[in-house]
Amino acid sequence: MTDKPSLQTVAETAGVSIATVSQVMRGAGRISQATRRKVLDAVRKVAYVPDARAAAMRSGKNFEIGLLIHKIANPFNAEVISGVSDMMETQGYLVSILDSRDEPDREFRHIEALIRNMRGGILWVPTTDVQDETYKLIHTHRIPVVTFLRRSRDPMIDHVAIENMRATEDATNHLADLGHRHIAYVGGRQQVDSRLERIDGYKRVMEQRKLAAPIVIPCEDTKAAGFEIVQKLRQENPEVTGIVCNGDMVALGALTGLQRIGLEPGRDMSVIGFDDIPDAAITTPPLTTMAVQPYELGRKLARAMLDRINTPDLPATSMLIRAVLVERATTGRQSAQRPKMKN
Amino acid sequence: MTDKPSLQTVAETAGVSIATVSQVMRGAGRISQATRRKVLDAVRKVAYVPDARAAAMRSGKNFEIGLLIHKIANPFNAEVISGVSDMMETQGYLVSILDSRDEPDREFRHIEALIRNMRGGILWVPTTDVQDETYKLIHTHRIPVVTFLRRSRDPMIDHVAIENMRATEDATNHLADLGHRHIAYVGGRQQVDSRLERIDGYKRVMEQRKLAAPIVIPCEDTKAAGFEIVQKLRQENPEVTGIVCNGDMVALGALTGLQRIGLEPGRDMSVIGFDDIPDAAITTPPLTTMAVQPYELGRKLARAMLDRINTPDLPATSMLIRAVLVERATTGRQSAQRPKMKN
DNA sequence: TCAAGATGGTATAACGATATACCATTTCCT
DNA sequence: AGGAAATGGTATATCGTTATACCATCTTGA
Repeated sequence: MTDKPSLQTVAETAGVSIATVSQVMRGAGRISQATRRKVLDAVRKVAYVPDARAAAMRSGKNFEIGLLIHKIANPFNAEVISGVSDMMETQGYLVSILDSRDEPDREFRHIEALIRNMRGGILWVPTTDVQDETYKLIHTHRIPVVTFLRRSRDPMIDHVAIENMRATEDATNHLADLGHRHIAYVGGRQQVDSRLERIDGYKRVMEQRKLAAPIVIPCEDTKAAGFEIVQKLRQENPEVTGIVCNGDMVALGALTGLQRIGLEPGRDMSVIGFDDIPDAAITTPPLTTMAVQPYELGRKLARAMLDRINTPDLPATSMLIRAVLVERATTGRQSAQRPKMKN
Repeated sequence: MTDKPSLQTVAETAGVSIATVSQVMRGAGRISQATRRKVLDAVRKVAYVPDARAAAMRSGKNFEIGLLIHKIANPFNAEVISGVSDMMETQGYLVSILDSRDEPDREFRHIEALIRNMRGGILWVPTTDVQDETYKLIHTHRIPVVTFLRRSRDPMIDHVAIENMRATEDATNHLADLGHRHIAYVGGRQQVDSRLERIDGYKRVMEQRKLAAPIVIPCEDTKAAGFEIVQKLRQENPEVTGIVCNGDMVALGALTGLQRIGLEPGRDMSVIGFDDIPDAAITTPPLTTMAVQPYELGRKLARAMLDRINTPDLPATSMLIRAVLVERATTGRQSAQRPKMKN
């Protein structure tokens, strides 16, 4: 019927000024109960919904943030996003999610779009090869940014990360406690720094507890890679009885690989994963893994963004999330006799 | 250092008027090459990025849309989203994705937020129980809406759908052609209408070809659910040799479930999925499924939204997407002897 | 009684763009 | 030569809010 209602419309039907309506909507200023009521009635009558854009423009305050991640379909990531959204929603924020698909130039375009469209902040998982222009954009526009999962090259940017080293220490200790001495580390792409941290944790325990010399084998983060690697490992290092994996996908592949050569995971060979993806609980046998609560990570991430928005001058901080051991069936006591091939 | 650059800033450093800068940015009006150059230099110098918000406010044109879906982590949905984003990006739009998690009141809050924040349109998968208020909101604000995958109660809303019934007819016929007579339908949440349509197709073939009485089992659309359901099904209906699934996730879970109880998918039990998610091709064995090219669906969806935005007075339309049978290894001829447990 | 303070409300200038109208010049055509 | 049209640019109102300043009245208190 009519035009989209604005403060103007409400003011006219309530018989007051625009300023009054604005004050009622915001609960600001001094307005009597009587007029407040009149205004509220008018608001309902014309079905008024404020234009957040105009408000943001004038007030400089902005209740929209963007979240740019490399893969929204990843179940772990989806949980993180849930945590972020829930927390931000309690503060009246709208979170819009974008997917970079790990492509640096899509990432650039998305960040630019978020800046053009005046987001109040950006939650960001950088690709492995961020373009310089992307950093320039962020820097010249002084937009609040918090990275997570992957660290950016810029040390001035807040970061929320998984406590990788501690997690692999716990994982390695768990295997050592079960009597394993020959433990290998498998998986991860070469130069991703989360992997480097994890390897540090593994090596540290191997040294501290005077176990065998570390064996580290990188590979893609897929089941197929885990499947192959574990068979090769078995041939080349038959003394190994425990494997710490860089991620659950590799671990799951390793399980299949072991079964293929007649070894029983948890009895003949202990395998421990990382992430605790939903699949980990329903494989045969179910996977022991280092679980990081992604939902909680998301909430803390949101908190970090809110802090950054509210006090922009704070020095850059880095927040750590603990991973906890979930013991299922793929780790077990090292048996006295050497595991041997079934035939 | 300085404030965020605006048209004002650029105009000053270029020594021209604000209007001129605006025209250069938009490629509108008549501006000489010389001044155009001056302006562009100034733009670069002060690192100017236009405020899309302000532009949208004044011009009434809006290059942001929202996409509200029940589960962003679902790989099929993620592909749809990719298609939408790519197509919209070519037209200069920013797509912000929200997840309703199939909760009607979260859905309401998200739609309200999208309206407050002045999205130019909403792509929407309705929950199974949309609140009346949600419709009222959409209706009074006349915001362009296109639903997909699930149909809304409002017949005036554009819709892009998969040709569900035809797809499950094809799927069921495929199994029947292979000699199966006892075929069950597994998966999907109770009252989702896409599922109802699919069940119609399944039942229709079961009747027409005088096969066994239909068996329909609903469940969540996850691997975990498929994993459990199939084992239960096996116990309660041991005569069943073929399963039509409501989605690939359930089918994949079913595959694992079958293997867990010693059955070989494609030999002892035929399973056919729906969606053709990327994982379907690389499982062991690879999944036979009804492929619906989600990326293409996304592109068509975006097209529909663009049409609606550009010509708002067109009557509501409904677009159908065909699903095609992709035969891989999880369906096979029904063997003479009854499948039996391995022990 | 009357200055000082509450109380309740309005007028108006921003925010950063776009669109319209308009004003000088220059070029063209006959 | 001189009016018409093209060229290149600017001034200004506007979008829907918020924030500031300000203006009436009405209470107080001494």
